[in-house]
Amino acid sequence: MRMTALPPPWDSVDDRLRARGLRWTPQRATVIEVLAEADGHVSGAELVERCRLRDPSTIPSTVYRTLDVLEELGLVRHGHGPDGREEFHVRPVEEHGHLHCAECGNSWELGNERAAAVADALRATDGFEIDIGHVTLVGRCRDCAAGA
Amino acid sequence: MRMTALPPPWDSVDDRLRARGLRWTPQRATVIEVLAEADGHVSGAELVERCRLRDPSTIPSTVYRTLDVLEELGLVRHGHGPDGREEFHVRPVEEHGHLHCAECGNSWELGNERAAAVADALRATDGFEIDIGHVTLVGRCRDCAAGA
DNA sequence: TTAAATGCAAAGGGTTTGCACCGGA
DNA sequence: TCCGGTGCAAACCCTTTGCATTTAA
Repeated sequence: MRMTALPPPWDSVDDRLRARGLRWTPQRATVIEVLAEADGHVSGAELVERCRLRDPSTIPSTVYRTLDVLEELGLVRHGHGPDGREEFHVRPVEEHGHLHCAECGNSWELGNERAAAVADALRATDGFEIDIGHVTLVGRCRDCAAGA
Repeated sequence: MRMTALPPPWDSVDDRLRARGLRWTPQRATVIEVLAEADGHVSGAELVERCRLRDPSTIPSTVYRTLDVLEELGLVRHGHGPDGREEFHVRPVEEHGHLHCAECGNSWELGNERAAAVADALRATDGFEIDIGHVTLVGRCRDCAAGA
Protein backbone atom coordinates (compact mmCIF):
# COMPACT_ATOMS: atom_id res chain seq x y z
CA MET A 1 0.00 0.00 0.00
CA ARG A 2 1.06 3.53 -0.75
CA MET A 3 1.52 6.08 2.02
CA THR A 4 0.67 9.15 -0.01
CA ALA A 5 -2.50 11.18 0.27
CA LEU A 6 -2.38 12.37 -3.30
CA PRO A 7 -5.57 12.24 -5.33
CA PRO A 8 -5.75 10.45 -8.66
CA PRO A 9 -4.20 10.67 -11.12
CA TRP A 10 -1.26 11.87 -9.08
CA ASP A 11 -1.24 8.93 -6.71
CA SER A 12 0.19 6.58 -9.30
CA VAL A 13 2.76 8.81 -10.92
CA ASP A 14 5.65 7.03 -9.32
CA ASP A 15 4.65 3.73 -10.85
CA ARG A 16 3.90 5.29 -14.19
CA LEU A 17 7.38 6.74 -14.27
CA ARG A 18 9.06 3.50 -13.29
CA ALA A 19 7.02 1.62 -15.87
CA ARG A 20 8.76 3.77 -18.46
CA GLY A 21 12.17 3.18 -17.01
CA LEU A 22 12.17 6.63 -15.47
CA ARG A 23 12.85 7.40 -11.84
CA TRP A 24 10.94 8.57 -8.86
CA THR A 25 12.92 11.20 -7.01
CA PRO A 26 12.30 13.53 -4.07
CA GLN A 27 12.42 16.50 -6.44
CA ARG A 28 9.74 15.03 -8.64
CA ALA A 29 7.65 14.22 -5.61
CA THR A 30 7.76 17.88 -4.64
CA VAL A 31 6.62 19.01 -8.06
CA ILE A 32 3.78 16.48 -8.03
CA GLU A 33 2.62 17.57 -4.59
CA VAL A 34 2.50 21.18 -5.67
CA LEU A 35 0.68 20.34 -8.88
CA ALA A 36 -1.85 18.23 -7.03
CA GLU A 37 -2.80 21.29 -5.01
CA ALA A 38 -2.91 23.56 -8.03
CA ASP A 39 -5.90 22.54 -10.08
CA GLY A 40 -6.15 25.08 -12.82
CA HIS A 41 -3.16 26.78 -14.38
CA VAL A 42 0.32 27.60 -13.23
CA SER A 43 3.17 29.22 -15.02
CA GLY A 44 6.55 27.58 -14.87
CA ALA A 45 7.89 30.38 -12.75
CA GLU A 46 4.97 30.12 -10.32
CA LEU A 47 5.53 26.43 -9.97
CA VAL A 48 9.19 26.94 -9.24
CA GLU A 49 8.23 29.47 -6.59
CA ARG A 50 5.75 27.17 -4.91
CA CYS A 51 8.17 24.29 -4.93
CA ARG A 52 10.72 26.51 -3.28
CA LEU A 53 8.27 27.16 -0.47
CA ARG A 54 8.12 23.47 0.17
CA ASP A 55 11.76 22.79 -0.52
CA PRO A 56 14.02 25.85 -0.65
CA SER A 57 16.68 23.87 -2.47
CA THR A 58 14.46 23.56 -5.55
CA ILE A 59 16.28 24.27 -8.78
CA PRO A 60 14.38 25.75 -11.77
CA SER A 61 15.88 23.48 -14.39
CA THR A 62 14.77 20.42 -12.48
CA VAL A 63 11.22 21.71 -12.33
CA TYR A 64 11.11 22.48 -16.03
CA ARG A 65 12.57 19.11 -16.89
CA THR A 66 9.98 17.44 -14.70
CA LEU A 67 7.23 19.36 -16.45
CA ASP A 68 8.48 18.02 -19.76
CA VAL A 69 8.24 14.51 -18.48
CA LEU A 70 4.79 15.05 -17.01
CA GLU A 71 3.58 16.51 -20.25
CA GLU A 72 4.74 13.38 -22.04
CA LEU A 73 2.80 11.33 -19.52
CA GLY A 74 -0.22 13.48 -20.25
CA LEU A 75 -0.52 14.76 -16.70
CA VAL A 76 -0.09 18.39 -17.59
CA ARG A 77 -0.45 20.30 -20.82
CA HIS A 78 1.06 23.60 -21.66
CA GLY A 79 -0.90 26.50 -23.07
CA HIS A 80 -0.49 30.25 -23.40
CA GLY A 81 -2.01 33.08 -21.40
CA PRO A 82 -3.26 36.38 -22.81
CA ASP A 83 0.27 37.73 -22.88
CA GLY A 84 1.49 34.65 -24.67
CA ARG A 85 3.40 33.35 -21.70
CA GLU A 86 3.54 29.64 -21.21
CA GLU A 87 1.26 28.21 -18.57
CA PHE A 88 0.65 24.66 -17.52
CA HIS A 89 -2.84 23.24 -17.30
CA VAL A 90 -3.11 20.75 -14.56
CA ARG A 91 -5.26 17.69 -14.73
CA PRO A 92 -7.82 16.48 -13.87
CA VAL A 93 -9.39 19.79 -14.83
CA GLU A 94 -12.17 19.41 -17.33
CA GLU A 95 -11.23 20.51 -20.81
CA HIS A 96 -12.08 24.19 -21.06
CA GLY A 97 -11.06 27.45 -22.63
CA HIS A 98 -10.17 30.87 -21.32
CA LEU A 99 -11.45 34.31 -22.16
CA HIS A 100 -9.57 37.45 -21.31
CA CYS A 101 -10.90 40.97 -21.63
CA ALA A 102 -8.20 43.27 -22.91
CA GLU A 103 -10.06 46.27 -21.55
CA CYS A 104 -10.84 45.43 -17.94
CA GLY A 105 -8.26 42.70 -17.61
CA ASN A 106 -10.61 40.11 -16.19
CA SER A 107 -10.52 36.49 -17.23
CA TRP A 108 -13.22 33.85 -17.38
CA GLU A 109 -13.40 30.20 -18.02
CA LEU A 110 -15.18 28.97 -21.05
CA GLY A 111 -16.91 25.81 -19.96
CA ASN A 112 -17.20 22.65 -21.92
CA GLU A 113 -20.57 23.39 -23.39
CA ARG A 114 -19.86 26.88 -24.63
CA ALA A 115 -16.42 25.83 -25.79
CA ALA A 116 -18.12 23.18 -27.86
CA ALA A 117 -20.03 25.85 -29.76
CA VAL A 118 -16.74 27.43 -30.78
CA ALA A 119 -15.26 24.08 -31.67
CA ASP A 120 -18.29 23.25 -33.77
CA ALA A 121 -17.99 26.47 -35.71
CA LEU A 122 -14.42 25.65 -36.69
CA ARG A 123 -15.06 22.00 -37.36
CA ALA A 124 -17.95 22.83 -39.66
CA THR A 125 -16.01 25.20 -41.89
CA ASP A 126 -12.50 23.82 -41.85
CA GLY A 127 -12.59 20.38 -40.32
CA PHE A 128 -10.22 21.96 -37.81
CA GLU A 129 -10.24 20.36 -34.37
CA ILE A 130 -9.34 23.19 -32.06
CA ASP A 131 -7.46 22.55 -28.87
CA ILE A 132 -9.62 25.03 -27.03
CA GLY A 133 -7.49 25.01 -23.92
CA HIS A 134 -4.25 25.86 -25.63
CA VAL A 135 -4.57 29.59 -25.93
CA THR A 136 -6.45 32.25 -24.04
CA LEU A 137 -8.95 34.02 -26.26
CA VAL A 138 -8.65 37.77 -26.04
CA GLY A 139 -11.32 40.36 -26.73
CA ARG A 140 -13.83 42.43 -24.84
CA CYS A 141 -16.30 41.22 -22.30
CA ARG A 142 -20.00 42.01 -22.45
CA ASP A 143 -19.76 44.94 -20.07
CA CYS A 144 -16.76 46.60 -21.67
CA ALA A 145 -18.21 46.11 -25.14
CA ALA A 146 -21.44 47.74 -23.97
CA GLY A 147 -19.68 50.68 -22.40
CA ALA A 148 -17.67 51.57 -25.46
CA MET B 1 3.04 66.65 -52.97
CA ARG B 2 4.77 63.70 -51.36
CA MET B 3 7.68 61.88 -52.96
CA THR B 4 7.10 58.50 -51.42
CA ALA B 5 5.74 55.44 -53.18
CA LEU B 6 4.23 53.95 -50.04
CA PRO B 7 0.72 52.60 -50.26
CA PRO B 8 -2.01 53.77 -47.90
CA PRO B 9 -2.23 53.92 -45.00
CA TRP B 10 1.54 54.17 -44.80
CA ASP B 11 1.82 57.14 -47.11
CA SER B 12 0.47 59.54 -44.53
CA VAL B 13 2.23 58.29 -41.44
CA ASP B 14 4.60 61.21 -41.34
CA ASP B 15 1.75 63.69 -41.14
CA ARG B 16 -0.11 61.60 -38.63
CA LEU B 17 2.91 61.60 -36.38
CA ARG B 18 3.47 65.31 -36.69
CA ALA B 19 -0.18 65.96 -36.01
CA ARG B 20 0.41 64.38 -32.63
CA GLY B 21 3.51 66.38 -31.92
CA LEU B 22 5.68 63.38 -32.71
CA ARG B 23 8.53 63.34 -35.17
CA TRP B 24 9.27 61.84 -38.51
CA THR B 25 12.78 60.41 -38.52
CA PRO B 26 14.87 58.38 -40.93
CA GLN B 27 14.75 55.43 -38.51
CA ARG B 28 10.98 55.50 -38.46
CA ALA B 29 10.90 55.77 -42.22
CA THR B 30 12.92 52.58 -42.43
CA VAL B 31 10.54 50.73 -40.15
CA ILE B 32 7.56 51.95 -42.15
CA GLU B 33 9.09 50.90 -45.44
CA VAL B 34 9.73 47.42 -44.12
CA LEU B 35 6.26 47.14 -42.66
CA ALA B 36 4.68 48.31 -45.91
CA GLU B 37 6.31 45.38 -47.66
CA ALA B 38 5.35 42.92 -44.96
CA ASP B 39 1.62 42.49 -45.17
CA GLY B 40 0.80 39.76 -42.74
CA HIS B 41 2.71 39.18 -39.55
CA VAL B 42 6.20 39.89 -38.35
CA SER B 43 7.84 39.29 -35.05
CA GLY B 44 9.78 42.10 -33.47
CA ALA B 45 13.03 40.29 -34.04
CA GLU B 46 12.20 39.67 -37.70
CA LEU B 47 11.43 43.30 -38.18
CA VAL B 48 14.71 44.33 -36.62
CA GLU B 49 16.48 41.95 -38.95
CA ARG B 50 14.78 43.26 -42.05
CA CYS B 51 15.45 46.84 -41.06
CA ARG B 52 19.09 45.97 -40.64
CA LEU B 53 19.17 44.73 -44.21
CA ARG B 54 18.03 48.11 -45.34
CA ASP B 55 20.03 50.08 -42.81
CA PRO B 56 22.74 48.13 -40.98
CA SER B 57 22.89 50.75 -38.27
CA THR B 58 19.39 49.87 -37.08
CA ILE B 59 19.12 49.57 -33.33
CA PRO B 60 16.57 47.15 -31.78
CA SER B 61 15.29 49.52 -29.13
CA THR B 62 14.44 52.10 -31.76
CA VAL B 63 12.43 49.54 -33.71
CA TYR B 64 10.52 48.40 -30.66
CA ARG B 65 9.81 51.97 -29.61
CA THR B 66 8.56 52.72 -33.09
CA LEU B 67 6.28 49.71 -32.96
CA ASP B 68 4.78 51.04 -29.75
CA VAL B 69 4.01 54.33 -31.42
CA LEU B 70 2.56 52.67 -34.49
CA GLU B 71 0.36 50.50 -32.36
CA GLU B 72 -1.00 53.61 -30.68
CA LEU B 73 -1.72 55.05 -34.11
CA GLY B 74 -3.53 51.83 -34.93
CA LEU B 75 -1.24 50.94 -37.81
CA VAL B 76 -0.05 47.66 -36.34
CA ARG B 77 -1.48 45.44 -33.67
CA HIS B 78 0.34 42.87 -31.68
CA GLY B 79 -0.83 39.31 -31.31
CA HIS B 80 0.63 35.96 -30.33
CA GLY B 81 1.74 33.06 -32.47
CA PRO B 82 1.21 29.38 -31.67
CA ASP B 83 4.22 29.39 -29.39
CA GLY B 84 2.92 32.44 -27.60
CA ARG B 85 5.57 34.71 -29.00
CA GLU B 86 4.60 38.25 -29.80
CA GLU B 87 3.99 39.05 -33.42
CA PHE B 88 2.85 42.21 -35.11
CA HIS B 89 -0.09 42.23 -37.47
CA VAL B 90 0.39 44.72 -40.20
CA ARG B 91 -2.42 46.72 -41.68
CA PRO B 92 -4.22 47.04 -43.99
CA VAL B 93 -4.68 43.31 -43.75
CA GLU B 94 -8.31 42.35 -43.43
CA GLU B 95 -9.25 41.29 -39.94
CA HIS B 96 -8.66 37.58 -39.74
CA GLY B 97 -7.61 34.77 -37.46
CA HIS B 98 -4.93 32.13 -37.57
CA LEU B 99 -5.08 28.38 -37.24
CA HIS B 100 -2.06 26.29 -36.43
CA CYS B 101 -1.90 22.51 -36.52
CA ALA B 102 0.16 21.25 -33.61
CA GLU B 103 0.74 17.97 -35.41
CA CYS B 104 1.94 18.90 -38.89
CA GLY B 105 3.00 22.41 -37.98
CA ASN B 106 1.16 24.10 -40.82
CA SER B 107 -0.73 27.33 -40.40
CA TRP B 108 -3.74 28.75 -42.16
CA GLU B 109 -5.60 31.96 -42.20
CA LEU B 110 -9.12 32.05 -40.96
CA GLY B 111 -10.88 34.47 -43.25
CA ASN B 112 -13.40 37.03 -42.24
CA GLU B 113 -16.43 34.93 -42.95
CA ARG B 114 -15.34 31.84 -41.08
CA ALA B 115 -13.91 33.90 -38.27
CA ALA B 116 -17.33 35.47 -37.94
CA ALA B 117 -18.83 32.07 -37.20
CA VAL B 118 -16.48 31.69 -34.26
CA ALA B 119 -17.15 35.22 -33.09
CA ASP B 120 -20.88 34.60 -33.28
CA ALA B 121 -20.61 31.50 -31.16
CA LEU B 122 -18.91 33.46 -28.39
CA ARG B 123 -21.12 36.48 -28.68
CA ALA B 124 -24.23 34.36 -28.42
CA THR B 125 -23.24 32.60 -25.22
CA ASP B 126 -21.20 35.18 -23.35
CA GLY B 127 -21.63 38.49 -25.06
CA PHE B 128 -17.89 38.25 -25.49
CA GLU B 129 -16.49 40.14 -28.46
CA ILE B 130 -13.44 38.16 -29.45
CA ASP B 131 -10.45 39.84 -30.99
CA ILE B 132 -10.03 36.99 -33.40
CA GLY B 133 -6.69 38.17 -34.68
CA HIS B 134 -5.01 38.36 -31.31
CA VAL B 135 -4.04 34.79 -30.78
CA THR B 136 -3.32 31.89 -33.06
CA LEU B 137 -5.77 29.06 -32.53
CA VAL B 138 -4.04 25.75 -32.06
CA GLY B 139 -5.40 22.30 -32.73
CA ARG B 140 -5.33 19.69 -35.45
CA CYS B 141 -6.10 20.19 -39.08
CA ARG B 142 -8.56 18.10 -41.01
CA ASP B 143 -5.91 15.77 -42.42
CA CYS B 144 -4.07 15.16 -39.18
CA ALA B 145 -7.32 14.61 -37.31
CA ALA B 146 -8.35 12.08 -39.91
CA GLY B 147 -5.07 10.22 -39.78
CA ALA B 148 -5.11 9.76 -36.03
C1' DT C 1 14.95 76.47 -28.75
C1' DT C 2 13.24 72.39 -26.75
C1' DA C 3 11.14 68.23 -26.23
C1' DA C 4 11.16 64.03 -28.85
C1' DA C 5 14.02 60.39 -30.54
C1' DT C 6 18.21 58.00 -30.96
C1' DG C 7 22.35 55.09 -29.76
C1' DC C 8 24.42 52.39 -26.66
C1' DA C 9 24.95 49.39 -23.06
C1' DA C 10 23.14 47.07 -19.60
C1' DA C 11 19.46 44.75 -17.25
C1' DG C 12 15.64 41.87 -17.34
C1' DG C 13 12.75 37.56 -17.08
C1' DG C 14 11.64 33.17 -17.93
C1' DT C 15 13.43 29.14 -19.85
C1' DT C 16 17.15 26.01 -21.59
C1' DT C 17 21.64 23.86 -21.94
C1' DG C 18 26.18 21.63 -20.87
C1' DC C 19 28.48 18.95 -17.88
C1' DA C 20 30.33 16.71 -13.79
C1' DC C 21 28.45 14.35 -10.01
C1' DC C 22 24.84 11.76 -7.59
C1' DG C 23 21.71 8.21 -6.63
C1' DG C 24 17.42 5.32 -7.90
C1' DA C 25 16.40 0.68 -9.70
C1' DT D 1 26.39 -1.36 -11.80
C1' DC D 2 24.31 1.93 -14.92
C1' DC D 3 21.84 5.24 -16.91
C1' DG D 4 18.55 8.72 -15.61
C1' DG D 5 18.42 12.93 -12.68
C1' DT D 6 20.23 16.63 -10.29
C1' DG D 7 22.72 20.93 -9.19
C1' DC D 8 24.99 24.64 -10.76
C1' DA D 9 26.24 28.13 -13.71
C1' DA D 10 26.14 30.00 -17.81
C1' DA D 11 23.86 30.86 -22.03
C1' DC D 12 19.80 32.23 -24.41
C1' DC D 13 16.41 35.03 -26.77
C1' DC D 14 13.75 38.78 -27.24
C1' DT D 15 12.54 42.90 -25.28
C1' DT D 16 12.91 46.89 -22.16
C1' DT D 17 15.21 50.56 -19.60
C1' DG D 18 18.31 54.42 -18.25
C1' DC D 19 20.77 58.06 -19.69
C1' DA D 20 23.63 61.13 -22.31
C1' DT D 21 23.50 62.91 -26.95
C1' DT D 22 21.40 64.17 -31.22
C1' DT D 23 17.96 66.19 -34.11
C1' DA D 24 13.29 67.35 -36.03
C1' DA D 25 10.22 71.04 -35.86
